[in-house]
Amino acid sequence: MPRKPNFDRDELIGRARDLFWKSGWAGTSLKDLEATLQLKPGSFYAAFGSKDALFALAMDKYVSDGSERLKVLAHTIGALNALRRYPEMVVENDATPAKACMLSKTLLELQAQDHPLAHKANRHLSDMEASFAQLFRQAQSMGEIDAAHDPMALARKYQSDLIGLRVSAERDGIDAKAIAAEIANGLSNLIKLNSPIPFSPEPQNTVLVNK
Amino acid sequence: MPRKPNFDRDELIGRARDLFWKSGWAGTSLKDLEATLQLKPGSFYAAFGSKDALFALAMDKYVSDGSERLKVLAHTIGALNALRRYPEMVVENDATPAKACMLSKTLLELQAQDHPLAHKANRHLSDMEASFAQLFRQAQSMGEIDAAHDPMALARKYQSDLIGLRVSAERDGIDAKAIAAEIANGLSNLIKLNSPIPFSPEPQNTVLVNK
DNA sequence: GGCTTTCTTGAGCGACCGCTCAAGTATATA
DNA sequence: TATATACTTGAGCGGTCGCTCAAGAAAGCC
Repeated sequence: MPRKPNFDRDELIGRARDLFWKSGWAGTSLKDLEATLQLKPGSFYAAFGSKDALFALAMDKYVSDGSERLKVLAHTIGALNALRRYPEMVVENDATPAKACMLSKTLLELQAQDHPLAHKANRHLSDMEASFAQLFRQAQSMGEIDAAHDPMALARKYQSDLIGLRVSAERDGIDAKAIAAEIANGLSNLIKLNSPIPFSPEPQNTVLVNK
Repeated sequence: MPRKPNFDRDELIGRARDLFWKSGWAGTSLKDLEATLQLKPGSFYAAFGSKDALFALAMDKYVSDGSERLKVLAHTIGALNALRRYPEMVVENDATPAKACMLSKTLLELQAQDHPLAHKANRHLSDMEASFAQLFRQAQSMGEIDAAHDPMALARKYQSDLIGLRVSAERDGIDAKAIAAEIANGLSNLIKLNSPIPFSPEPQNTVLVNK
């Protein structure tokens, strides 16, 4: 039995993930991939089958690596602290190919074409949301968050905030850390239940309008 | 002096905006545009110069139409109410080509290539942020929002929330209205200044953990 | 070393990309 | 009606796209 491939498949998937993450699906050509992975077309197709197949592998790696990091973080500093730290970490990390989430980017780029990769991104986003919900549940069982909150609703809003943060962080000259801090701060307010304030004029409004 | 063009230029830009908004920059081919605008290549290039030039016009129209709508809304129901209604309106409107913001989509797709259209999207996003800040200032001068808040910071977070909402709204099976309602509800809490709650255990936590 | 089996190589396929331009057509002026 | 001046048309340009495949190179088995 002869020759083994002279590359580390998983490492190549990682490099492909970074390229796809940064440049998107249409923005990454086979030529780009061949250059980054140091593979000629023949080897590329023998190893991965197609551009889309590699993109799918790259997205899977993106999610599994990310989930692992979040899990470790939660185990280290606790569920609520992990949820608070995570947005700041994402924004502060300059080593990532992009600030925005690869799943969001893929969803926005390919959703209109009903592309299978968009559906895959969709499913991954739901999985992430479920992980967040699990962390909120943990935080509740630790008494860090009021049990009256619906963990699914918290997770839904948290993920939406995170997506907004990460898209905003792509912009030039925006203070993404400030947004991340506000998200983290918002979580602190969940310690005691915040009942929605009814929209009705109060005495202080009159005072404020005269300021 | 002979023939005038037999099309309404501004109406064509509107149709192009819808197509670009939905399908993105790379996802929209000249063939698609020719079919939608009912223009042969020659007429297309005579009228608009290039795909990128039309995309730029489309983005301008996207922003000016959107800003106008927000301005009218604020004039009708007041600054704070406009800020609260806007997210819900965006999500509820089924007539739009996409839920996500065209500026966000363009930014995410083209930022990595340093494409001029990405910079343009960036500038437009800053302009929108400034409009939001102006509305927050109005709401403050009306006494609807505590004057101690920084309107720029409010606008930054509001825009980030809005972007997150609109990306989330692209997903299948997500309850975007619930997120929109939470954003609106969050604005109600600005009526009186919310001082950040220090992170320290409180008596009720112990109670909650035993539930 | 001979043989088998796999990996590697790169020329190049058909399709589509954004775009050009010369020829044809319609309209306003004289 | 004759002419000038746009606008309209569509074949097709050079380039890039994702991808194929036949030929060559390298490594494990006898």
